[in-house]
Amino acid sequence: MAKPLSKAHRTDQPKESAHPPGSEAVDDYLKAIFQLSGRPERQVSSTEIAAHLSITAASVTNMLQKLAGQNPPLVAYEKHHGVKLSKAGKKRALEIVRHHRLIETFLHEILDYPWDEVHQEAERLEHFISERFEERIAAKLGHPEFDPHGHAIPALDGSLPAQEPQALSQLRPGQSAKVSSVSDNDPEMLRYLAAQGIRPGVKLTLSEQLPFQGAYQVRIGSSTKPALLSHSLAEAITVSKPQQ
Amino acid sequence: MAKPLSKAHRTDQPKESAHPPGSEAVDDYLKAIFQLSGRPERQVSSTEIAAHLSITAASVTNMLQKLAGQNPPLVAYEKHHGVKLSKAGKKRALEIVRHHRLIETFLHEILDYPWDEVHQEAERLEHFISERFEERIAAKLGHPEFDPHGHAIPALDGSLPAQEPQALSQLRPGQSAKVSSVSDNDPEMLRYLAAQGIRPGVKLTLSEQLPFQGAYQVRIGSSTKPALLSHSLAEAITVSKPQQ
DNA sequence: TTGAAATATTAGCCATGACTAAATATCGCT
DNA sequence: AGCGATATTTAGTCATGGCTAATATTTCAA
Repeated sequence: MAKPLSKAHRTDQPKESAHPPGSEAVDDYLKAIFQLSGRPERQVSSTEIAAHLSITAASVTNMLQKLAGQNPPLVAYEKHHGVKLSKAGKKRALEIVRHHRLIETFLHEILDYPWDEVHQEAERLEHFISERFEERIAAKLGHPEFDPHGHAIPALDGSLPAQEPQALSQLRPGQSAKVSSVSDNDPEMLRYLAAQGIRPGVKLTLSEQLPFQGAYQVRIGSSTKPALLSHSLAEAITVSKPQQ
Repeated sequence: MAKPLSKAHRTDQPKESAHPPGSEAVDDYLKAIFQLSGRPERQVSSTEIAAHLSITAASVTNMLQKLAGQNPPLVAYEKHHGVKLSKAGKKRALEIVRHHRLIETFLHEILDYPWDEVHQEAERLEHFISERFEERIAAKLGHPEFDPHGHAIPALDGSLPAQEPQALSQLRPGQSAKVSSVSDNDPEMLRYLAAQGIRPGVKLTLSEQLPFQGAYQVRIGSSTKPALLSHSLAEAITVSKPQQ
């Protein structure tokens, strides 16, 4: 008994690749490129991607060539000059980001995960949930627009609410703003921010910026004692000025 | 910048396999062997495993040798005479089964999946959820003992409630019994059973077995009109005789 | 403008886990 | 006991997606 053992009887295509090319790794690259290209969109270098994914630049080049060779191509790749996502690549990247942020919200809201733990779990699960699962948790959560860190969840069609949040580090002393989002990939930082009472929606005022970009002193909500934030912390927080 | 890029800085072990040996495929083999060895436990042949996983027997042999060569070994493998799970292999298999059945229950109870769709999704997710996730859904569900199809969920320590369910096909005409479980891997069958009102917990009576193992006529609960079940259907249902 | 440093690509290797084809072992039956 | 059918294993191949080392390109500063 060593027959073909067809698993999804197709009417005998010319070739059938057992390992479909679009898998977990591909998703990770597309998401990385999406997140690194920023807004307005710019080319992303192999080295950046390598650093982001903790792999070597050689591996990245290798993969970028495959992604560019797909039909349709997932990236526009110019040797030595980085990549941009193609239409198809962006679509897929947004699906993954949607998955990620819905899962984070779900873990926090339904399964009571602390907000510093949701990222890691979502990072793994985002590749494996079905459309069905996505639809079910979105419904269960009432089709949320933001995840627990304040990041916008792409809609099914890939659209994102227009937002112009700026980094907290851009504020000038005396200015007030509302916390829009906090970076989600460092659990320790999230615990620290939570302890300071800094989370999306909270209003704060930059009372003073210490010299040499050393630290930012902010007053949170109506509390009395101010918090001190390092520069990298202030870069990891986005704020929007309340109507004005 | 083509440095080591250590991701989990270890104090420089002699060798470091980038692809850890224990992955998705390994889980699938262990689970397959567990499910095929039955009770009382018996050796499982490569061919059986191959058929169960829809791969070739050669691939199975290949993998069994790897599993047997692990430290600790995950299976006891005797060339040409099949395999049995080792202690460690059984432990892992039970973890996966626990994941699978908890996920099925979760999908059904919390996300309102119809019971014929939970298996497929659980089959994928079981490999990727963390211990944390497992613990959270178990808590959310109140530490259930059975999944939606009536299969026992192994406890954290791997223990299973002692049960002696027999196949419905073993009943003799006139006997009554309570449905204990139904096989979960065929969605169409599950839809059929649901339509007949057959699900775990339901009491039924075998009114007649038609000649040549053609079909089983059963009366469900207190309803009037009986259902007809093919032999394979009657094999896919387990029942327990109510106290006696 | 030129050459060293930084960045990126190529070439070649490895493990995983599939596959096919060929060889071999076991079993069932006369 | 022995033969053929069936089951199993071996040997060799392939795609994926990592890696290192060597090479090539781009950039930047003198």
